[in-house]
Amino acid sequence: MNPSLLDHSMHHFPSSTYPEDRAEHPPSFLHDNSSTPPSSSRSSGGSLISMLLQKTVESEQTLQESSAAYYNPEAHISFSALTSRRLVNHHSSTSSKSSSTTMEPLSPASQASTGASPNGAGSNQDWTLELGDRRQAKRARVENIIRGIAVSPPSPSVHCTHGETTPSNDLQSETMENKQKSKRKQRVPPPHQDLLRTGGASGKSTDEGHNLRKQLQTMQRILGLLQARFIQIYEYQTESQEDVRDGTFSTGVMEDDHQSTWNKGYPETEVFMDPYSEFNNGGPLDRSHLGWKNHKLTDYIHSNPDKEDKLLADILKYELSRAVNSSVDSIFKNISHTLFKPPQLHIKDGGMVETDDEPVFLSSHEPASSSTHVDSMSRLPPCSKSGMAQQLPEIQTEALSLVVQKPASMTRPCSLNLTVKRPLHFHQPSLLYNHPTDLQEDHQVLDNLKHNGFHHDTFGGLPCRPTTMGLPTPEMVDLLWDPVKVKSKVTSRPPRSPQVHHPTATGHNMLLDSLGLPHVKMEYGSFQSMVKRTSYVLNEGLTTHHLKKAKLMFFYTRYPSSNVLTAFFSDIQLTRCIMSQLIKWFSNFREFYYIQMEKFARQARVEGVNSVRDVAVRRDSELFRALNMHYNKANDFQVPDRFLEVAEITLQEFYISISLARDSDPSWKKAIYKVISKLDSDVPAEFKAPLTT
DNA sequence: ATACTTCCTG
DNA sequence: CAGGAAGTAT
Repeated sequence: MNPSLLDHSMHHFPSSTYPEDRAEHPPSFLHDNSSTPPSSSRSSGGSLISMLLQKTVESEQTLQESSAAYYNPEAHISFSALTSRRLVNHHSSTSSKSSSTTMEPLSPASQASTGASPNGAGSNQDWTLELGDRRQAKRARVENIIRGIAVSPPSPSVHCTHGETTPSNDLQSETMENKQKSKRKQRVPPPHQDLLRTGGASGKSTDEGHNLRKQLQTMQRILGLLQARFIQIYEYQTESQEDVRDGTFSTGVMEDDHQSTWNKGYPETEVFMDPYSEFNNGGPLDRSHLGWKNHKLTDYIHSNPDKEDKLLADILKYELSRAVNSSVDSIFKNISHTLFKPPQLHIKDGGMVETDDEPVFLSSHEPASSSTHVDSMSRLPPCSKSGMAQQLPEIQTEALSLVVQKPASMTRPCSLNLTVKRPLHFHQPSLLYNHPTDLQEDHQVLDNLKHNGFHHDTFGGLPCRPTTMGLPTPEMVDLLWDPVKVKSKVTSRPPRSPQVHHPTATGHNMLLDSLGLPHVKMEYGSFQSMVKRTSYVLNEGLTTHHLKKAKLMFFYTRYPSSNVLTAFFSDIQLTRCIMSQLIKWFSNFREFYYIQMEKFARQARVEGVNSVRDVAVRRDSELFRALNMHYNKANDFQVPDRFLEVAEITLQEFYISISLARDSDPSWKKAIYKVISKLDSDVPAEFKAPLTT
């Protein structure tokens, strides 16, 4: 041990003993603990298509066998038992950070599925019921189907009010679980949701979405129609046998209607715009209203009573798969043509790849004169921006402090801050499953359709919103199409941008980075306004802008006081929660900072650095690269020299402490923290510029 | 009691 | 990065 090390930091040798007797954790860099995320087992593998078909087949089976499938009490009990078990598992886990895997929701759709065939194989049931019993059973089945439909209203919102339900005893565990899910769901809305919901509303993409939505609504109608026909057939069969005996049954409808109905789409589906309410009453069916015209079918059924189920099943399968196929085709067509067009990259002469519109952050020492003009103008309230803003609605409406912007069209071939971009990183699997190059099974697309709009990072599935009748709800459809809208929105550029005279790059790609979106060529003002509308809100009003700003501020202050935070985040209402959030951010920044310091200090020792004088941090140091990558990912900010000094001091402190084996003391870092906390410097006033108007 | 911090986990 | 547990300081 080199005694000369001591005089550097002897004076802040820790005197306190940490009460907490934690076992010293090995340095985190020694073990790569990066990748053991519990693979969020999403909903039990059922794709939407298979759900649809399964539903169909089950309806079939339901008609054939068990009379109380949807409300089989045994099925409910087993479901409750299952959820109880899950709850126990969940609560027994100590750090109950609400693992989405243990709380995997059983949507009522899947519930119905499991309930419909609790034994898993209803197809081999015997068909040897007596005729009378069978008729009665059929009636009961139909009633149960109706009830099953009645409790699956199309609106998904009503299913989230678990708190108000009065759980029966055998459903208590289920209700408890639902409450938990609901509670967790109220938390932070994921940024993507807002993005997807409100992102881009250009007319073109709206049309695309509209078409697809229409198709899916059609599917919904078909299902309702087919359900209605099931009921019709059974009603007819049971009644006609009596009516025929009385001579009151009249068959008076044209034959070719059957053809037109079943082969040429579904013209009568308008009658069933709400296929559910039609049957919710459970009362006698209004046959004239239903416009039942399939007499050919009816005759066929009458003449071949044993084949009716098979025929109906075939019809159902055909219609459903046809509708699903067309929908899937449309999905692929639209998505592959819009969302996944390769981002526009420029291959530079030197082989460097650069996206357009690199943001440029000026160092605090440089006069950000070119940006002030824009900022001061864009900080004006929209209404005060007089004619120009009105004529150019896509003008930047949100100021980015320190960001100098420039329309994409004005990007010079060689920008000053040339940034070599990494290959595109896709952080949104739910958006990218659909990539045309890895076309997967159709059902995956629809799986994504199911998952897309929901908190896929929190719940990994449909938390409390059942898919009505196994079909996507209109909201889900919207959420799938919205990425397309975003894309078409960002590619549409106003013919002229007012900031053409600012010869620097724009700054939206960094936001795309943070959002994991592919880099698409985008007009700055368009994106800016989109940011506001889609609100990349991270938490409680804090946005990615704020996070970026906080990270840059970290280069100046590691321990910002509340006053500093208040002064520099004056553009948002600094509630207690937001302040805590900001403080938490800096805490996280510090955590990463100190981890890196310890890591590199130990590394220096391992590499044989003998004197603290040899411990230095320069801009070409690995340590600096790591830090810069973390706090200044786009490398568009000139890190102040002072930060290098502080980093060097920190590294030296760690080096000394480790060299003196102080790290055997559980609280050995406290002294270092104390030293570093005194090295804060003032944050430049430029950071006070509000991010938003 | 409250605010702030670190540590740990996901 | 967020959430939570737990410690510390006021």
